[in-house]
Formats: sequence, structure tokens, C-alpha cells
Amino acid sequence: MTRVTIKDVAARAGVSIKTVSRVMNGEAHVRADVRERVMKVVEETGYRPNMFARGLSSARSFLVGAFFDDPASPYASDIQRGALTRCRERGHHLLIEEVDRDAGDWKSTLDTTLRQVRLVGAILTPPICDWPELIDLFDAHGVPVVRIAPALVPERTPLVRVDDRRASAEMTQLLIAAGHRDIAFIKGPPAHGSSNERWRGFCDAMQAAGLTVADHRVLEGDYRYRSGLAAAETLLDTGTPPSAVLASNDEMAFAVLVVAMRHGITVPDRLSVVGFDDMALARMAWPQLTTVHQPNFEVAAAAVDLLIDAAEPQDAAHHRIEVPYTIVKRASVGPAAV
Amino acid sequence: MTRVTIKDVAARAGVSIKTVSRVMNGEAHVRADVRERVMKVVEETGYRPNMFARGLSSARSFLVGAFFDDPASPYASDIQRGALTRCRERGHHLLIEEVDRDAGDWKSTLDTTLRQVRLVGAILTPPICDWPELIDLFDAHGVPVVRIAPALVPERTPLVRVDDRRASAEMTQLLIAAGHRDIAFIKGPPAHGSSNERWRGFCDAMQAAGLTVADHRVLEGDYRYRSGLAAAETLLDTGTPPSAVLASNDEMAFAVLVVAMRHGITVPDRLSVVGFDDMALARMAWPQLTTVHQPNFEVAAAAVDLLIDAAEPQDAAHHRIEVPYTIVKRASVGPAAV
DNA sequence: TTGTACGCGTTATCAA
DNA sequence: TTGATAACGCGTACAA
Repeated sequence: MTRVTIKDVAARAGVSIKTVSRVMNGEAHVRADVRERVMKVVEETGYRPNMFARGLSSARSFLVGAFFDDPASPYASDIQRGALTRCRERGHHLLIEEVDRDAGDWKSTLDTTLRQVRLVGAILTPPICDWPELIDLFDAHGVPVVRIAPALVPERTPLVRVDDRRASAEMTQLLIAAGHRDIAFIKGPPAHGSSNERWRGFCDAMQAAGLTVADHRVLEGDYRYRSGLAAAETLLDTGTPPSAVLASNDEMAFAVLVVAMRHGITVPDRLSVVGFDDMALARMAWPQLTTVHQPNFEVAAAAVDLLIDAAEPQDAAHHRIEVPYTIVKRASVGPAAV
Repeated sequence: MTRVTIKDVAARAGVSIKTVSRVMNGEAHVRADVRERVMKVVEETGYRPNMFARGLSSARSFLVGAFFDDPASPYASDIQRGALTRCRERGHHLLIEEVDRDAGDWKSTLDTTLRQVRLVGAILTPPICDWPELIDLFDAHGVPVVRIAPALVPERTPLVRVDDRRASAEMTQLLIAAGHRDIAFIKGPPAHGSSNERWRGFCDAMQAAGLTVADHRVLEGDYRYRSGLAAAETLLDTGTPPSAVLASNDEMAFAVLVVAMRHGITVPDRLSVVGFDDMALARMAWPQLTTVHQPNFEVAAAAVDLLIDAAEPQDAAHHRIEVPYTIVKRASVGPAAV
């Protein structure tokens, strides 16, 4: 496969390489007929601009970086897929990078990466999107950043988020509307912005309904299955279990289901359980989980757009995009027992 | 952040840029003291070779591509993490790409990608690793390929695999040793090499034990939850369910667990269930699944090594690496009822 | 063992 | 609206 370069195209089209460049980059000031002639040659030859040459001669690398604490989590997968799809649609590529919080040298590792690769921009996901030093590093390298669902200083960078607080409140209202009064809540890890939002939304709704939240009905979890197991155990291994449990994510909600089953507590007859995220797991549970669908795919796509569009100087303003959630009603919620 | 280039380093170290280049690439023919002097400047300045310049002037892009049918699957996540970790250890980066089987233009999309980015090599995962046209395209671009667990023409490219057949046989023997005779098998999709291997391993073990496999005990699945549900339903919704089920992956095994529960068939007392893969799901199931742990992380890391090492001319030979599996015994297997 | 000069493929500058 | 030419940062002949 002989590599066709901009020179070949220029020669065959009888124009200069700069003109070809203009056409490829959609710049103005090219006569329509010239543009067409060039495009024809491009199609014939299958010419594609070399990414490295582009990256070298301009700041535009066509490379978007996505940074994760744990790139193998289901959440990361969703985000990656959204970012990947949008990147491709816009002629970019996606570089996946891990920031290992347990590695003492994450800063120098990241620094190395940023020196080597001049990214169009970086997508920062929770919880690392809330590390100030991390953002400082990107700033120092002049790499634009978009954060997803940050908990801290929202004005610092453009961001994409979901209104978790409202979603949580709405879900709580759903439970209340079903007659539930004694509702337990399993928290997520404080390091995640979403975690606090979900907790506050729950409080909002309970308060609005004139219900009080008893301390022993609020458990600490960390979004992981095991923590959900532990929380559910303390909740259900008593004579007076709550009539409903709102877990801060599906993994923990799933754990509640498992513990309920072990204790012979049928869902949703004697206990209603709801989660957050709408992971594949929510549909595999039995009964299937009522949950809040997180539009991770769309969130990631929006983040990519923000990054690529920010490269255009006209709108260097900070942006803040909110993607709508949806509540997915399935089988894990029933009326409160009388 | 002023960008430090090879020239700056050369100037500060009082050597030529070529010498710096030699040091950075670990080439021979540099006096030890000169090397040290250069390294010192490199550390002081934090100099890192620019990836684009490197990719442009040589064929070495330091970019490894990983190609997936579905980059958001748990399997893909595992592979990505393994590849990512090893890439970083070896000073490379990972580019994730999706090959959409349903998109009619996947070939031209891929062609574009390969023209734009000169990859060090590509990792091809199931099932796309078995599309001959796909491999042809990489060949045409001169991009080295390593396939993971291919089903077809193993001699065509270097590959990394797990002995699924033996693993499946071993798992079956485990069931037989527990006294099971009436064992059902849920197949995976034929497009995946692993699927056929697992089926053959099952047959191997059954035959070796002098047991016959009844047609109605063999169900077709596609590795997805829903298919497992359907298979389990036909298996268990009869008066004479089998005493054990071997599902070709955890997702389907999990479905068997769910259906068993619905039918009031307790596991492992009345039914033993085993899976394949050792996904997170296997530990979330109740009872927890006995399964074959797939070393996806190690497999991916090995693939990266193969790719990077193949860049060294001396061993252009085809390689074939086999990574060992392990059987994880958990709670879903019990002795056969008498 | 070290250094010089050129080329990689593209974008950017500035003149035409 | 176009084109000639200089960067961009590095690797590689080839020479010293």
C-alpha cells in the first residue's frame, strides 16, 4: 500500500499543497471548482492527512484523551463508548489513560504523557476530576479540560453533568407516592460528586413530604457490591426493616436484593428497592431494578463536542451542559405494606 | 509551560541532538559519562520526545491500537486495562477503536484510521479477529497484528490464547467428580472461537467419562443474559431438569441461577451451575459462581508485548502465546443428588 | 564515538 | 483566491 501524501494529491489536482490543505480543513477562500477538483482526487486516491504530521505542524492533534481512575469499570466503559463514537464522527481519535491514585508518581506519569502528546483536550471523570492538582497539571500544559460531574469548583472548567439531585428527589417521591414512609438510603463514596447530590436529593424529597430521615436508616457505602452487602445486612437483619431502600447505585441496590432474598424478604412485596445508573446489572436482577438511567453515552459525547468546539477560538467561554436523566420503572418497587 | 525540545537538551548538555536521540532511544555507542550528562539534563528539564515528531520521522509511533466489536463490554474493559497498563510500562499509548459490524462502511472507516495513524501494531479481539477481510486490510497497510483467541487460521498471525478447551474439560470433570451424570451445556455464539473450544472441551470430558450428551441437554446461547434466560427456561421448566448446567460464560450461568430461583430449584442442593470468565458478576451471584477465571489482563499485556517486540527486526517470527487459566471454586457446585 | 544535514507530511506566513 | 517556503521535533544517512 503506497502511502499517498498531500503532495501527490496536489500534483494530480494541479494545485499547490496549501490549497489541498485548505480543502481538507474546510477553510474558506477556495473557489468551488477547485475544491471539487481536489475532493475528486482525494476520493480517487483515498488520501488521508497523516495524524503525526498534523500534530507536529499545528497544535491540532485530533487526539482526545479520556482519563480514568479505573478504566475497566462499567462506568468507564460507557463513557469510553460515547467518547469513541463522537470522536470518530468528528474525525478524531480517543486515547485512554489511567490515573492510578495509589501510585505515588501519578503526577510525573501524567506529566510525561502530556509532554509527549499534545491533546486536543482531556475528559476528566469522577473521582479524579476533583483533584485540584490534576487540573493544575493540565492547565500548566495548556490542555483544555472538560470535567464530567465534578463535585468541586464547578466554575473552574467546562463541565457536563446530570442533575443527580433532582433525579434522586424524583425517585424518592416515586417511593413516597407508593405509600412508603420508612425509607432507607445507602450512600456512595464522598469522593464522587454524584454521591453527595444523590444524598441531597433524597433529603430534599423527604423534607418536602414532611418525612424525617432517621439516622439508623442512612448507611455508608462506596458504590461497590460488597459495601452494599454490608449495608443491606445491617438494614435487614433486624426485626424492623424499612419498607423501601434507595441505594446510590445499581451495584449496591443489587446487593440489597441479594440480602433480601437470603433473609426471605420478598421484593417488591415486603420491600421496595431502587438504584441509580441503569447498568446492565439492573436488568439482570430479579426482580429487575427500578432505577435512574444515567445517559453516560450522551454525557461523554457532549464532553467531546465541548472539547473539539473549544478549539475554535470564538467560543472559548466556559460551558456547562446538563444532560437529562430518565427514570426507568421496572419491577422492584411496589406499594408499601399496610 | 515552555516546551523543551531535543535542541534545548542538546544545548544544555553540550552535545548534538543526535547524541540526545541516541540516549533517549537507548542506542549503543555513547560514552557512559556523556550518557549520564544527557540524562541529567533530561531529568532537570523534564524533556520528553514529542510523539508526533517521532511518528513522523520514523515508523515508530508508540501508539498501539486495540480494535473491538463492542468496546463497552466487560470483556473489552478487561482487555483494555491489560493493554493500557502494559503500554504505559513500555512507553506507549493505547488507541481504542470500534469496528461496527452493522455499519456497512466499516472497511472504509478502518481504512481511514489506518491511513491517518501509523500504529505500532493492532490488537484484534473476538469476534472481529476472525474476519479475513479485516486482517487483509491491516496487512495491506503493513500494520502488525496480534489476535486474541481467534477461531480461524491460527497460523496467519501471532496470537494469544487460553486453552479454553482444556479448561472446559477440566470444569466438566469437576462436575463429574461431584457425581453429576446428567449435565446440560449452554453454547455460546459460533462466531467466537472460545465458544467452540468450550463446547469441544465439554464433549471431551463427557466422552472420556463414558457419558453421553443427550441432544435436549444442549442449548444454543449467544453469551448474553437473555439467551441464557431462554435456555435455562427450556432446561428447567420440565419435570426432569438436569443435575448440573455448564454455561459457556458467566452471564448465561447467572441467568440459569435466576431461572432456577424462580422455579424454586435451590442451587447447589438440587442443581449445580458453573460458568466461564470469572466476571464481577460471578461474585455478585447468589450463590457465587464456580467458574473458569479468564486471565484477560495478562492476555492483553502479552499481546502488547508481542506487538512491541515484533518491531525489533530480530524476531519477526510468528508467535503463539498461551496464558494459563484457573478454575475458581465457589458455591454454585454441590454433589449430585442421590 | 560524535555531529551535520536532510527528510518525514502537514500547517502557517506572507507575498503574489 | 492561490502558492512558495519556512517551521514543527525528531530520526537517520553519512561524514568526521
